[in-house]
Amino acid sequence: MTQTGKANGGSDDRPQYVRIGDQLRDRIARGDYAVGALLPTEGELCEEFKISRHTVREALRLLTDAGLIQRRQGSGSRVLAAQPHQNYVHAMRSLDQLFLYASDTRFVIRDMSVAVPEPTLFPEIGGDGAEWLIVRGLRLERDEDIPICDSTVMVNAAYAGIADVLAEGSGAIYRLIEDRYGIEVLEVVQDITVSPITAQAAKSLGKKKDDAAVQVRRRYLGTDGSVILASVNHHPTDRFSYTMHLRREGAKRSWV
Amino acid sequence: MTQTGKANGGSDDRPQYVRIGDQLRDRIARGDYAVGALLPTEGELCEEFKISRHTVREALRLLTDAGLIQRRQGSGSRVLAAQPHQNYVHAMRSLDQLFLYASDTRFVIRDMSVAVPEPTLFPEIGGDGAEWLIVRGLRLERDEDIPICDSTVMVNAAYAGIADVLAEGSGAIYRLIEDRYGIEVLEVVQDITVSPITAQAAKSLGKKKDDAAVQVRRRYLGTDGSVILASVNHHPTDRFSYTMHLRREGAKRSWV
DNA sequence: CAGTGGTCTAGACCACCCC
DNA sequence: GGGTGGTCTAGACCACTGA
Repeated sequence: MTQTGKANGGSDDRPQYVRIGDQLRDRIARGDYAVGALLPTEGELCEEFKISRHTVREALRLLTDAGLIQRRQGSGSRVLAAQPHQNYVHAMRSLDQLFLYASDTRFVIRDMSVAVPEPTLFPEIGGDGAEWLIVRGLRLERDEDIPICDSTVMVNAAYAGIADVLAEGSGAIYRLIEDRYGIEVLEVVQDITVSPITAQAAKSLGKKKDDAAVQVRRRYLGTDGSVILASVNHHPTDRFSYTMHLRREGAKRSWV
Repeated sequence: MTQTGKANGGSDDRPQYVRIGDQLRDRIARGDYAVGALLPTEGELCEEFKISRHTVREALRLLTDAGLIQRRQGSGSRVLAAQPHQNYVHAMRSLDQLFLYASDTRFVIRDMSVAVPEPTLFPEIGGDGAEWLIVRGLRLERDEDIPICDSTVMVNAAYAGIADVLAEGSGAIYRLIEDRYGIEVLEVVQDITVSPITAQAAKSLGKKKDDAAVQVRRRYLGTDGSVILASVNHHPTDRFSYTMHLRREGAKRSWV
């Protein structure tokens, strides 16, 4: 099955090379081009689809990136797999599950301001001199006083209007923005590293100044690629654990 | 610093778009194009380098793939970072590259035995008294002597036959098992924590006894839910970085 | 609206693989 | 040597962004 929806009744305004790529993908999945065999040459595909070589090559690039074929100068394009072997997928039903500590947390705000973020903290967003709504605080387990992490959240100024409801501090901030502004977070880029703890985080989390902390940074990207919200969280190393399930799509599992 | 060696005395037979890409990468690294700023337009780059637009676009594609810039129709190419992640990175850009990393590394075996695993190391598999093929070693970058992590791999006794090919040590072990036994890894469960470094890992990685390490544990599950292979890796904290992209399906991205 | 990147064409020469 | 994919040019039109 092709990923991209063909559900729109008839018209398909995607670029040609994407459509051609899809067709080739289907043929491979059906076995028209067997695993281990060679695809038609670029020239043959140009003829069949009546398109230029450049467009054929873009289509084949899609398959290459998906790991379905392997191309070699001089010999041709060989089919590596009938299904994208790449289909390991985060078994996350929604972005909510990014928050490992379930929804049972609350956010206590320490301070909130509109300013230009420290570029050292988040080089990807601090660079252009734009102002962001910066919120610093502590995330706690809902009914406990145990801190989960020290948190700095930077909200794109376009959505700074949510400041007034943040104090109530329940749920994920990105969700509040989605609801209020009718936009959608399309992608989240997250990275995990170990860093020296910041003075503030050490104080909040009851740690010593020289302790290490786990730093989790996230950027929430909208459909246009702009950063809606970014966050930097510092977790005490002794209470940090990140678990994820990656599963291959398409196969069935015989257990539960 | 550009990866690719310019050490060959003067002549550089790499394609133009690779050389141009390198130059642009250098400029970004030097700060000529600041993080957050826009790159020159495609047209300007065509003029400067006296090349066609297609070649410029191929060069920019390299930077995009490296995560250095973000391109958006209508607005331009923005610099995201001055350096590609210099640390060892699991970059799960296509939601699978968790596994790809193994192909650029080599595994040096320290010792190998068949025994009952320490239950403290991996409670999920050590409990029932079954024996596993246990392999301890070090994972290195392919052509470097820099260690990535100290690694303990436990192979289900049913697949212990791969022991003889492990010494060659290239690629991911789970893949060797898939090929040899005609089975498939359906799901991987992975968790990341910070733990005190083990004596052995400290020695291998050149760390002090009291240092912390990032512990990454994985279980590779087959279609029947059985554990095919499990691994525990200890990374030095200063060289560990884990990046992942989580994307909502269905929507269209207007950026790269 | 002007300017950007995204797509596409038609052609060319080259490096490489295999016969 | 004949055919493959890899690189590159010169041009065109379109979709999107932002002032």
